[in-house]
Amino acid sequence: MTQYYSEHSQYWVSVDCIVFGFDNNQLKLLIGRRQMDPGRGEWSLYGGFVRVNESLEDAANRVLHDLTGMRKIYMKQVGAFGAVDRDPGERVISVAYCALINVHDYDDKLREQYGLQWVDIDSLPRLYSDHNQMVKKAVMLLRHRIKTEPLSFNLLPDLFTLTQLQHVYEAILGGDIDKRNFRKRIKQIDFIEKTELIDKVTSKRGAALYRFNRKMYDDDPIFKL
Amino acid sequence: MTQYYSEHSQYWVSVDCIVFGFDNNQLKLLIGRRQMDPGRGEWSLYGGFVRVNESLEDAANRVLHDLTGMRKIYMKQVGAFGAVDRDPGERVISVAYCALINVHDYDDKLREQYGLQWVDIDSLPRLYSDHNQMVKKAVMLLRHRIKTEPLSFNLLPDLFTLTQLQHVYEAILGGDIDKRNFRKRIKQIDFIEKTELIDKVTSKRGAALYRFNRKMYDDDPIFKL
DNA sequence: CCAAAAGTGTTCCGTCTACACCCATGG
DNA sequence: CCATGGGTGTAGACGGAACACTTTTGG
Repeated sequence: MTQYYSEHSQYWVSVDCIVFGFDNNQLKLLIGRRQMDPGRGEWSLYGGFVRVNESLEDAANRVLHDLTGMRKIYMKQVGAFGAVDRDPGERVISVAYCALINVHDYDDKLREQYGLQWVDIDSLPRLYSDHNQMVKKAVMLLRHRIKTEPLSFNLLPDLFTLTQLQHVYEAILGGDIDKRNFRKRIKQIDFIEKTELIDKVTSKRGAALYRFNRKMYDDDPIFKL
Repeated sequence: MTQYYSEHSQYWVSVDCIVFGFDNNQLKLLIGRRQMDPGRGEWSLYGGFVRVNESLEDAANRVLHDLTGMRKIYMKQVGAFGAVDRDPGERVISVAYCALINVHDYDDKLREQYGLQWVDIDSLPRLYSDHNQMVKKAVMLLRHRIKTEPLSFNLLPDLFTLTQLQHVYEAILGGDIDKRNFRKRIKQIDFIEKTELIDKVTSKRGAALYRFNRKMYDDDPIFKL
């Protein structure tokens, strides 16, 4: 076991999941009350320790799957956090992962079972340990990436209206976007396909439903909003 | 010691330093032959294990200081690497850090003492473990950041000519930049100050030396190349 | 019939790009 | 005197930003 590096110290390594959702035209974060010591009862990201046969990504995927029952969630590493006293109990090095899910694909029963809540990103409470820092970094990353990667679709249903899509960008980037300019740009992107379907839920007139064609994007993965 | 998390496994955690330099109009990477098992003799980044009283940043700074004798080196986390079998010897989770230094501030004796070499970024050999991946990610990060942060000055002496500065951008971004357009943009940036000094080394006519005014930048930290 | 959201083009302005010649000097 | 790198301006193309009215229909 300790054939090579035995003179060095070992540490616990955890993953923490920053799960973003979009609802009510707002960017939301999934947090819960911490169920173990130390810090029991504090608001916290959901995380878990890395197991022996798991990579960091595996661990993050496991935690996300446990929480949501969902697979193939969009996920990206935010970074490693390793201040000596970041965890009030022990020395733990944590790797933060950011995930984007569609709130309506997520079983609300499961959410309640874990005691989790969707909280508006602009009114986060103080979180356990350095989790606020992790979230801050994740939001900054998200703001950068959303301009050059087709991330927004992960936060929406398969079929969405252009107004919904615009609201995602407005929520993440902050500030209003001109409707005509936005739609003009979207029209030039051929992997955002208009369908024949019409959404009659959110408007009386009805709005065309669009779809993200991932195959088409993968063929020519260029995106600029 | 194991009051809270004792049922979970612990791992070695290391930092690996991706040290970039600029010389001969080329972006260079500092690598050496690995001096320990496993992998003895393979080309490798320089790294070290995280100690008990060190944060990840502390560890990276220590390793960099040991190598170069320099302090306050520009450094940024690249990410955590945690595939189960990434290290051929044991399970080690490594956090990669990218550093930018001025090659000519770096004592060549110290470099040789550690058996390190500057290698052109476009002709890297195969490196130990997942170090090539780390470098690839670091280069991508660098290419992005150099457009929005004043990083290039870390690779140059305090006083530099505009031609040198342009060569840094060309080396990192790949491809040629129009001299007149480049200089036009630089003139608009007030924290890049022209000095009265003239460099007569690289040209017969002599070129004006410029300086990065960090205070001025910090007052108004906006940068766009 | 009216409130509410969908849908649609044009003009203007600023930014980026392409491009070529003279200058100063050391050897 | 010539080879070498330093230094300078303009015109045209392009892309982003501002901007207001008509349409449809459920209630």
